[in-house]
Amino acid sequence: MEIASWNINSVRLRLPLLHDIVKKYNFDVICLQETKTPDENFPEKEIKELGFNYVSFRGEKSYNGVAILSKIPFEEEFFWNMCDKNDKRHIAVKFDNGLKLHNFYIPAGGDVPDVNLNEKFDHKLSFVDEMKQRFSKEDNKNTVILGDFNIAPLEHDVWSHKQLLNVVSHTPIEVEKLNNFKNDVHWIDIHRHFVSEDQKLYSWWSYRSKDWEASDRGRRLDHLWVTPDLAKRLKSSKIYKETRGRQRPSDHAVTSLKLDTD
DNA sequence: ATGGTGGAAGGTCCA
Repeated sequence: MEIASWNINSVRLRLPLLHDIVKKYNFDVICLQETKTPDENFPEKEIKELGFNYVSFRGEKSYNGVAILSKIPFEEEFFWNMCDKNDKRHIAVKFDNGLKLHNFYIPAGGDVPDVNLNEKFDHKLSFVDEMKQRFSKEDNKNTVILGDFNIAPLEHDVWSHKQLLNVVSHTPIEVEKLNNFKNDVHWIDIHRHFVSEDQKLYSWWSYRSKDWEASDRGRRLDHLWVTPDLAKRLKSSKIYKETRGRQRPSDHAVTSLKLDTD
């Protein structure tokens, strides 16, 4: 079972690219962030025609929005209203086989890494705190969480650790928050499960460069984590870098994990 | 210190 995560940056604009990618890679499930579309405009029919008969989505006009597209039936769908903002950054499903899947779009956090000067940064930190709080009440078995976390925690999750230490996405304060949450549940970071920490690994490259591939100033903002009981079922993880190089791409590559099914 | 680009909008905000 291959589960993918992709910040699509407008599901309506990139429907043809989504089509191409899911036909090429044949994911069983793909989770989207930044769909940027209210539910009444979500292209549900077109997505079902791609073979994803089970679709769950929450969107809003212009900003945010998350979706889970699945070929595998789920028995339950639900969402958390994170930070009480009603801003469509979380959606979850429980599959018939018991696997739980949570899709998150953590706030980017603005430019200034100071909660007193920048309320977006405050929101980001509160959001991660709330993730920790909410999962402390869950049973934390048979669970995958993934999405655009907007944090690159490790030195080699960014192109220059030194130059990004004060840049939102790699500052010590948000990294510590994320690690607190990660350690609390003993989440397994599946990209680093398969690729050692001394290797550079990115899932996002800015639009604001002449040649994203040549300059290669990337960051690993997208994450797929599993609870420890799933360790024995982990098969592989992928970052499909070529998806960043398509025509009219998202600034995020598609990422995925493969699990042995029972 | 700033701008660079892209998306949803049809202003500007957000990433």
